[in-house]
Amino acid sequence: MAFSDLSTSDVGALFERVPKATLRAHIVERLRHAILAGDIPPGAPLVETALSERFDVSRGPLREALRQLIEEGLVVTVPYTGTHVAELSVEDVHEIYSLRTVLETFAFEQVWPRRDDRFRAELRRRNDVLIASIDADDDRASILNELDFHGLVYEASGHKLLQRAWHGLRGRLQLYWAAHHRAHGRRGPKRDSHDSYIEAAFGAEFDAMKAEIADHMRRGVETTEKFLRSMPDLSGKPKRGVKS
Amino acid sequence: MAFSDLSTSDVGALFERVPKATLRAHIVERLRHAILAGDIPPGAPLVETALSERFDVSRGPLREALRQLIEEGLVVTVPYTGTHVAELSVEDVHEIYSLRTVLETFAFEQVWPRRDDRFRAELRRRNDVLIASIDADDDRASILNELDFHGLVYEASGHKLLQRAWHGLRGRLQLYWAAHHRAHGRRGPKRDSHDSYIEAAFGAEFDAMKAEIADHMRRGVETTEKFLRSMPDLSGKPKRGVKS
DNA sequence: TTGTGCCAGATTGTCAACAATCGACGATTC
DNA sequence: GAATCGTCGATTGTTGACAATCTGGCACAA
Repeated sequence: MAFSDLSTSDVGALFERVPKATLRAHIVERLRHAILAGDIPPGAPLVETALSERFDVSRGPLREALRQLIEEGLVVTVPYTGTHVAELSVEDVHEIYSLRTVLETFAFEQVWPRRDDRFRAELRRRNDVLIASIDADDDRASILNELDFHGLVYEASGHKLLQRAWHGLRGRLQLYWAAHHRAHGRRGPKRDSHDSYIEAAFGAEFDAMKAEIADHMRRGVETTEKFLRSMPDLSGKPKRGVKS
Repeated sequence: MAFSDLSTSDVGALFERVPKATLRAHIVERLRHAILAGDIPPGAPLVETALSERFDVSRGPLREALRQLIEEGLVVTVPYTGTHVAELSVEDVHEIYSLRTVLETFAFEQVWPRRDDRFRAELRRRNDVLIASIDADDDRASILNELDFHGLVYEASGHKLLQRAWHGLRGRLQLYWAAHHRAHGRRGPKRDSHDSYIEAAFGAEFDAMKAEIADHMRRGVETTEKFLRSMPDLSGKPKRGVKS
């Protein structure tokens, strides 16, 4: 990028096919980030005119971006009435974690027979990165790093459909954690929360890994459930008449 | 619906909130049906102007409908270049079936402890419906009935996220079967293909059910693989310059 | 007071015109 | 003859204006 103006033709194109970004794609990213970072809380209205002004685009691309986020489950809409950021119920969280248990186990099942040392090393590395962000008290980074840690298994599985499914779950998880973070100030994953997880990954018994995944999810859903019950309304209602 | 014109106010609205359908929603349905029925084969170009004329809408709603189908995995697009119906590779089919094995097992795991007699009866009923359409030599109905049969487990699980995941898999499966049907004339699911499946569902051992699901999928991926290899190009290329 | 109907504002849905980009074809040059 | 460059048609991306619909509140009557 830094040397793209050295010549008329795009030098970068020599190395990789990179289609010019569309406004829509840009909006999807920015809007998704705004939602997942908690800038626009669950339940908050997403008025098209307001957003198109905020992002300085017309409503066309914006609406298409919204469609995409709707399909990702981050946004819900009612025809002719309104659009708002999705809210998470206790049942939703249960569903996320139960499905995640199944998918993550399956992902490990794909990786396991390969006894991939590079994978394990990277797992350790990402945990170190996570710990570093915890030590630095950077909650937002901690959330992303936690997700990246678990995301590795899905990447390593090489299973595109599985990765897609993880993407859907990941977004919803992030949605919840952002709310948690906003409410508590600190999300508070323990420094050692992945110790046994990694230990199992380096072990020889797949059943142990399987049990560890289930246990990790159980812990996750526990904290989550407690938090959600203590905070019946974490949404940004009312749905209408707010200028964002 | 039959009595909606008996009075000025919509009588149906008394019982259920039913927002007026939008053009976009209509297009999504029609386009999805056209693709899944094989009217527009995998790889065929989806030119916006042609489609907007065919469905008699402007490009706005049409594009939004396309976004949705893209997110469902039925359509792929390259910015400024073109859009076409997704194609299925052998790897894709493997991924579909492997993930489906996991999800369907999980779905059964949810239903199993309830020992739900209504569920089992319905399972039998849907199999009868499937057999009827096979006997009637109605291939298109057979495909839908086969999917409906398996869909019951996901519905019965009551797991919304799981149902969503099944929806994604279902579309891709249908995409393949439509191609299969178009190429072979007959898809040919056996009349008795679900006998052991149902037997296991009525049995007491969950492990037997689990094994049966895996076996069912193994048979599916086998047929599928053989077919795809025998037919390296089932797409409707070229991607550009065709009026559909 | 309670219920009912209507009205106005807000919001999303739809459209048609215009701009940006891409891919292929052919002219041109060495 | 091969490679390169420019041009042109096709296609998608973007915009602003207009239409359809919903929600909430207010006037009015029982």
